[in-house]
Amino acid sequence: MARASRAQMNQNRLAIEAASARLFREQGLKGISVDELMAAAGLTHGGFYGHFESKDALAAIACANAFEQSAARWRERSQGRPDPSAALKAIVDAYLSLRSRDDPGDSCPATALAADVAREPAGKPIHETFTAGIQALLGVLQSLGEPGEAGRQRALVQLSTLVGALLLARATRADGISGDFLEAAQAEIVSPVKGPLAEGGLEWMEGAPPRVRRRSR
Amino acid sequence: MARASRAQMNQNRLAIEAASARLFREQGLKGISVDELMAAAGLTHGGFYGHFESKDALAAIACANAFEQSAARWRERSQGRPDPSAALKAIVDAYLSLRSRDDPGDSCPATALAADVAREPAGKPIHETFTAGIQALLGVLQSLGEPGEAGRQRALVQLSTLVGALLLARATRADGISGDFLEAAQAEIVSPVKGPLAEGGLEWMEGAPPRVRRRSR
DNA sequence: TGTACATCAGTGAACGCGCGTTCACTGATGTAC
DNA sequence: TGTACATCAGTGAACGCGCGTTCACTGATGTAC
Repeated sequence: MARASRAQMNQNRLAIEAASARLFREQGLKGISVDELMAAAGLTHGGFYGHFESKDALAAIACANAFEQSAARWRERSQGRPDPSAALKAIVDAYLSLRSRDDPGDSCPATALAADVAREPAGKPIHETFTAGIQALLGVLQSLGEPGEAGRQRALVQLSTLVGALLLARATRADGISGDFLEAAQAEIVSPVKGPLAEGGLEWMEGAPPRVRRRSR
Repeated sequence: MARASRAQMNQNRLAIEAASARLFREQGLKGISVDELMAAAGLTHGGFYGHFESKDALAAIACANAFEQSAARWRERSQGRPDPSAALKAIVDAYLSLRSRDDPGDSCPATALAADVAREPAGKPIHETFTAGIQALLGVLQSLGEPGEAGRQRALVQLSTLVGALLLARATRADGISGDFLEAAQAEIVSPVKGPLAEGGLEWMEGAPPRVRRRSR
């Protein structure tokens, strides 16, 4: 095989990006090699540097692509729902599903890559794309909640709970408690619970369905 | 240097365990080498296998030690508090502090190791110690909440939120949003919020201080 | 449209390096007498 | 208590292997005429 056509080259680059978006999430930034990424795209390792400046640069691109895909899915899921509450439920149900737990390569990069990104030295290109991706997901959550600072804080907590529950469910997959993390977080985000006698509170937005109150404290 | 005394050998083993408990959390299971771990304990790499069966076996031990230390700290912090609510606040304040965010090597292994553990192949020894550690932390949280299944679910959500917020704060450290994750999660766990007009709900346990309600929905 | 040829995408060997693990060796420790 | 010696904790070289990156080379692609 010698020189590929421009169309083929473009297709190859996209194949490398697609493979890396999946494999970095599955195996971690340090868990997959350039050689394996290229092989997953049907190529040999030597051609890598014709497409990307470095493995770090590809990691940043893969991270951005994964976040774009995730945010787009969130928006898709929330479209056509009767109200923001149903939209939030659709997102959360998918996020905290067994399917999501067991397929990190096709799931949220916030959960899959956060620990790796946290350990990357300052200045690595992935930091910017990761933070931008987080902002994008927060934006979707915020658009489904009340406006203003209160809505922003709620979104920050919701994303924290989503990420923590999915991550802990993955890390305890051999144990029954794994599913408990998913279920508890799902119930909490979809129907936040304050106390057994907190009967209501006004719904801040019309069309929001009644929520079940189930917890005390 | 030739043969060390038994006391010295024991001290060396403890030094390796202490260094690994810190360095695995800081750098990840794949981010630190046997050579580096031994050097951190003041030894050379060759003697490693006189102390441990494999790097994986040490990782499991280090994980267990880190969880024991964390759970003990949670119990210490909660002791001598006027009520469970104040105890929970003490734990959460420390957990979601900037100090905790910036010193993963001395912080919670649930957050520091979850992603690594999730990627370890089934059957690796760290899975058992990780899950046991999670159960221990949940036990402490549960002891500070209402009894029964409701209390267990609350603890699962609290731990998810703690882990998610700390992890996201670390992964976005270069950005201002990092501290926002810590603050939002702290406020939520210490004073869970349901709606603007949910004026109360009975405190399920006497001595719990009034909580500020700040959010609508 | 056909032809000659410069371009360059992809290949595979090679670079220096670090990994987890093994092992022959050293010499102070611990013990049998 | 003193001595002779077997034990074994730690050392450092070495094992085979994989890493990210570089580079001379190949030959189909794309283009100038």
